[in-house]
Amino acid sequence: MRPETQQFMKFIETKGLLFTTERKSVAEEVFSTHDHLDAEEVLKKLKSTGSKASRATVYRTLDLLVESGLVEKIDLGEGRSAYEHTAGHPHHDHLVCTVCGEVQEFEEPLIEQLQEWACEKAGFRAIGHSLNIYGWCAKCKLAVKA
Amino acid sequence: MRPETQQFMKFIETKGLLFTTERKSVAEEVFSTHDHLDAEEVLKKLKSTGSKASRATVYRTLDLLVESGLVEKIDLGEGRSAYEHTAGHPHHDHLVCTVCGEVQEFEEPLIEQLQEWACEKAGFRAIGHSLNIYGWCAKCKLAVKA
DNA sequence: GTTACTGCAAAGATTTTGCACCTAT
DNA sequence: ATAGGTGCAAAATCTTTGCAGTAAC
Repeated sequence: MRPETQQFMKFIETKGLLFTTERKSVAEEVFSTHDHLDAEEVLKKLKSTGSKASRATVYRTLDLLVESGLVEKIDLGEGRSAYEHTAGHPHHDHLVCTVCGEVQEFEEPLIEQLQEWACEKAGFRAIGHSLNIYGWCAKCKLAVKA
Repeated sequence: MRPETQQFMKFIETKGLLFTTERKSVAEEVFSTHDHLDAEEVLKKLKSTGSKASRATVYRTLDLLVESGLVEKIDLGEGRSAYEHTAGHPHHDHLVCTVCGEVQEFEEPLIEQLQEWACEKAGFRAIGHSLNIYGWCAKCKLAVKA
């Protein structure tokens, strides 16, 4: 069991909930990669590894993972959303390729700082944010030129 | 007819399409306010003013308005999206209140600049972006304290 | 033996689409 | 006539939920 899954187990038990086989498999699947997975991808991967967790359980467990703070749900626009684990991952934003769908990350601490100032000016208390830049990734840019 | 609607008419005609009554009413409705409207709100407002434009036509016309560049579609996260007209409106980002749903705008040119740099570094060609900050607006913050 | 969890399928919410009918040139 | 537009209802997507059965303590 991955260390992150252990942390999730602790979270679940502290909440007085049960750490079931299904919850464990969903967690292990999410923690197994740094890719951005959507719920349907998690479900598909689980099926392929023999887990019988249902769609409903996947969605419910992903919510719990987000609640635990170990996983972040990112809104990719156009109704797409994805999950990624946060362990050892500083906050970052996303470059979303509108051609191939690939999601890259980028970091810019100054942007974060400027956002805080903007909130202060507006009397707004931020809880989270989402910054996506849509366009052509380096690979797709080349593909078109060729 | 509002000047923005006239511009839209020009766009439609230049494309060799027809400027129909329905397209006109949708445009007038969108240009009638600076609020952020979602498709369903536009439809409701149209019904209340006696227009018989259908849901399908509203969606199709909103797409055309976006294509014309006179209206921007903004993704508010959680599957919500809204439309706002861009005329005389510099680019801005959004503060989305997760309590009352209100959407405020803010502007921060330096953030735009930093985004451009991030794209350059990644070899990414940006087409658009979306920055939402989620949290409590000033009004809802007070309401809780009270 | 409770209490909580799961799977299933139905229900929601939002947006798109196929098709027959209608409407401007 | 003919191309394009519209309304309707069905379909498509993604996610949530009610409920009966199942499993963990």
